[in-house]
Amino acid sequence: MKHLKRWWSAGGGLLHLTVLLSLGVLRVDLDFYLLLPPPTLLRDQLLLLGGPASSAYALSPLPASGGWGSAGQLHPKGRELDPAAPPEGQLLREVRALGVPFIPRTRVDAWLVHSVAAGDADEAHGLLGAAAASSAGEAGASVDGGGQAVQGGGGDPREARSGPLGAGEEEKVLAEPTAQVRDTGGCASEKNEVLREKHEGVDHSSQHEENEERASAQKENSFQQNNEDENKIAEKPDWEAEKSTESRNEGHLNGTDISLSLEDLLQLLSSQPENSLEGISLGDIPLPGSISDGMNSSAHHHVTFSQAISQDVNLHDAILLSPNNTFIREPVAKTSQPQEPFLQFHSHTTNPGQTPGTNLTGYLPPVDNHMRNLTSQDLDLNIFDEIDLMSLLATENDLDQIDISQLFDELDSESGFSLDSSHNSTSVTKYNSSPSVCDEGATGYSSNYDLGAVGGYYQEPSKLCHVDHDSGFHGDLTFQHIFHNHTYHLKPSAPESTSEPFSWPGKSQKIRSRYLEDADRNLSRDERHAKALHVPFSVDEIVHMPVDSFNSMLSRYYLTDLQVSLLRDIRRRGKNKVAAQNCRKRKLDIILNLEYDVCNLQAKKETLKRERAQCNKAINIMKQKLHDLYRDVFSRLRDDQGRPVNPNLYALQCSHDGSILIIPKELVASGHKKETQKGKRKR
DNA sequence: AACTGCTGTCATGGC
DNA sequence: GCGCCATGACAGCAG
Repeated sequence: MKHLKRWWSAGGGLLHLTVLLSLGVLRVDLDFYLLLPPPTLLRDQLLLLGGPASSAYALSPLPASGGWGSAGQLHPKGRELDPAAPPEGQLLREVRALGVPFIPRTRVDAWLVHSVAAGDADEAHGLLGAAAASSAGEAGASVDGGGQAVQGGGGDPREARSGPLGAGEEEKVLAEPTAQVRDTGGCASEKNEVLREKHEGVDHSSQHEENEERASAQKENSFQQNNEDENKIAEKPDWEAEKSTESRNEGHLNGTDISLSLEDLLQLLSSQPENSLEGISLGDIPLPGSISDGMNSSAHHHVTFSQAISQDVNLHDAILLSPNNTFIREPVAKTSQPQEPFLQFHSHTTNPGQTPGTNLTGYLPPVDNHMRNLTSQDLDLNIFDEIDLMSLLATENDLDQIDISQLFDELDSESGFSLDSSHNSTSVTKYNSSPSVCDEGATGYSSNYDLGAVGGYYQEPSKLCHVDHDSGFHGDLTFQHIFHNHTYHLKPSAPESTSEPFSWPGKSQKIRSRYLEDADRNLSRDERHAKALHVPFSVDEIVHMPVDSFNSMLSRYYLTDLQVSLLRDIRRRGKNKVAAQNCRKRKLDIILNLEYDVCNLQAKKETLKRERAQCNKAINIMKQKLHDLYRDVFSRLRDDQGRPVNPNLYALQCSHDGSILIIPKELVASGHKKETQKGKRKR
């Protein structure tokens, strides 16, 4: 329990939002104080607190070197001040004039967490008390012009809250926080006392703010880096900063040695009567905490645990909008989070009839948390969303029903309708026949139309047909089946789904009839005939079964002549059909091959033509060369008198020994005649 | 309406 | 003689 108190005090010291909300004037988010916001957020919050009613609060002067952000200061009304002004310039003066409590909470947060994490709760306690005392004292210095330090800062938070501290003692407090707790945490000013009686919760919060201020001032140096990080966070978007702070808080919680479970805390809170938290914080908790501290501590966890709900995220905006509805912290307004949700959200915290634990939504299960944090608008929206969802689901259900109906239609239609309705329903597993089977005109056991066992799908006879084409036709089994039920359904595994799977409602009936018409239309002539004559075999069976089995079937069945003739015709036509298909296929293949051959031959012909042309060209060239050579030789020849030889009268002739003779053409001609005659004689 | 392609069927012949 | 197969011819259908 002590641990719990310390934890409450330490964690709650960071928070004061509930008190502010109880006033109904300043609407500050719980989460805002719980997190580690950037200095700009603190500044904003300070400005918010600087509203009309803030002057009635206990004052918490700004530290000499407070954790202000160096960015441009904001006017309480949201006006941008001169960025060149010193950080503690005009704004601080205005704040002081308004008596606004300033809480460098980020440092407090960090310090508290650090202290608790290090197991030095006492230190945190003392620092809190010192901070409260110093804050109160400085408040007194600011408003009342000075006062005594609060005695026993860790004892009575209310005293520490309002206890004035001399301005000159502030630095001392900062230097020796633990000692200053006892020294400075003392009496409060009368004004603050009156204010405390008037707004007790606010006083607690103010005290807490003072505590935080002092603590932050105490840990200023040690958390300089931390503050810089916070400044970085302030420069980030809000969601990013919150993310960072959230992670920090989570880390803080993880760093603490708090063994209290959430359930225990909830039980503790719920067990307390109305406003019993004040009793806890004021009486039982030895640490300089307050009611709001405890509540805020819960809110701290609320932030930590419920930020995942995302409702708290945008509450910052609502908070900043709430005081005068004139200040907007975020440069980018989040319109998705109106102001009313904020009010709704905090309304339960101000409800006197509500237990303190009710606002500890962070300890509730996420769903409940979410619901609790939902505003009326959110609830309305959620309700509408739910209604829409329900309607959507209903629509989907309708669609599903339609789809299912259609599916049943298709399945049932695909399964076919037997002329006999006494099928068993185990054939549903055979519904996997594809419509292409019907398109093929083939029918079978698993065919689309189980019309008296007419039709089939011969692609997988071993599966779909009981006829074993290799070993013969199992007519006995077929007969047994037929004779037993007096039907021609021979396939127990066939889609014997003629029995209605369900009643056909209006549209489905039409669909079914239309599908049946299409099915009949897709039947071949033989199939229709077989169906009409109740032939107990499928066309595929009849066609493809071995002739011996077929003859055996004809002999064993008690078939009429018409049926036998039909079976033979079916078989003949079926085989002829297949033969015609093969023939056409072959013919087509032959045609294609012939075309291919023609193409090849044409290509070859073209090649030969080209070669012939080349050869002729070469021959002509050679002839021309020979002619030129001949002319050249004769141009150089001379007779005995030195005259040129006439090429028209003489010709050159090569002898067998390689010598070349000049012979008159007459002799050459006679010689050719003699050779030809010799050749003819030899032949 | 004619044309074309596909398919089923018949007739015929060969094996 | 029967069955199967191949093939030409014809008709119906669809594009």
